[in-house]
Amino acid sequence: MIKNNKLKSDINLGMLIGQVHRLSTKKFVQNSHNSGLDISMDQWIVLGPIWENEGISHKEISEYCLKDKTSVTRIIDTLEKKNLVVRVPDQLDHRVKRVVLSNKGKELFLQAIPIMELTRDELRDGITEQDIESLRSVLTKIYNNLVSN
Amino acid sequence: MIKNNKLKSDINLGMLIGQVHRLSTKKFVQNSHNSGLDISMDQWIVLGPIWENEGISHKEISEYCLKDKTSVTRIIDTLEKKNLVVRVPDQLDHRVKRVVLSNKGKELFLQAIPIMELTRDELRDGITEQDIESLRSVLTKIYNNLVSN
DNA sequence: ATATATTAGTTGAACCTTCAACTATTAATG
DNA sequence: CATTAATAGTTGAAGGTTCAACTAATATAT
Repeated sequence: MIKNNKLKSDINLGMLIGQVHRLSTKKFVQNSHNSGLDISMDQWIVLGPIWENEGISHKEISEYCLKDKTSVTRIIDTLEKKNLVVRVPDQLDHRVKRVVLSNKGKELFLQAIPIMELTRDELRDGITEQDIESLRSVLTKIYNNLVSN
Repeated sequence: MIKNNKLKSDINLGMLIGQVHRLSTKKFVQNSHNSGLDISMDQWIVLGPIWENEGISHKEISEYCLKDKTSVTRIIDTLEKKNLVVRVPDQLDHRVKRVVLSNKGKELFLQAIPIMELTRDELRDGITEQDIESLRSVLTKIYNNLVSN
C-alpha cells in the first residue's frame, strides 16, 4: 500500500544495487574457493593498492579503496593474521603505519587475478562496453552527489 | 603494477558500486537520525513488504527484499526487539512465521517515507530519469547474470 | 504407511561496516 | 615554546552478511 510509485521504484533500485553488490562479491568468493583460494572480496580490494604501492599507508589505502579507516584497520588485521601482509611503522611520522606484502601475499594476489577476470566475464556476459560505461557514469554522478554532502 | 587496465577498471567499478551502496544507506540513516528517527536502511527495506502485506512470511520477505533468509531472521530479530513487529506462527504450516507491524512500527514507517523521498532527491540531484532507467537496466542485466549461476 | 527428501526458520562463527570514543603523534597558533 | 588543533590509527559496541550445521514440520515416493 505504498501508493507513491516513484518511492517504490526507488526502493527497488536501492535493493537492486545492494543485491548486485552482494551477489558479485559472493560470486568472486565462490570462484576463489573453487580454485582453492581463501580470499574475500574486500581482502582482494585492499591487497590491490598494497601490491601497486609497497609500503602504502592505511590512509592511502582508505582513499584508494573508498573504505572507512576502521574497515581498513580490520581488514588489514585479518590479512596480517593470515600472514599475507605486515604492518611497518613509518620512521618519520610515528602515527603512520605502512603495509607491505609477504611472499605469501604476493603469491595469493597473483593467483587471484585470473579469478577476478573470470568473475568479471561472468558478470558482464552479454553486456556491451557501452552499457558498462553508462553504468559507471551514472554511478559516478550519484557518488558525487553523495560525497559533496 | 596491475598491467591489465581492464582488470583495474573492473576493480574500480566494483568499488564504485560498493561505495555508492554504502554511502546511500549512510545518507538515509543520517537523514533519519536528523529527523529523530531510529531506523537503518535494511530495517526500512524489510518493513516495506510487511507494510504492504500484513502477515507476510520470512520467505516472502526474503524474496521481495532480495535478502538471504539468515539476514531476514536477524533483521526481524532487531525489529522485534524494538517492538516494531511481531512474529506470529502460521496456523496451518507450523514451519512458517508470519510477521505483523505493531502500531509503533506503522507509525515509524509512515514517518520514514518522507525521509526516503528526501534521500532519493539528494541522490538524484542533476541526474535525468533516462540515466536512472539506464542504471536500472544495466544493473538488472548484471543481476540476471549473477542469479542464473 | 513409512522412510526419505524438502522446506522454513534459527544459530554460531567469521567477516565487514559504522559510530563514537580513545591513544599517540605531529602541526599550528599565540 | 607551550598550548591547542588536527591527524593516523585502534577499539568496543551494534548491526548486517555469508556459510554451514541444525531443528522442526511438511511433502514425496516407494
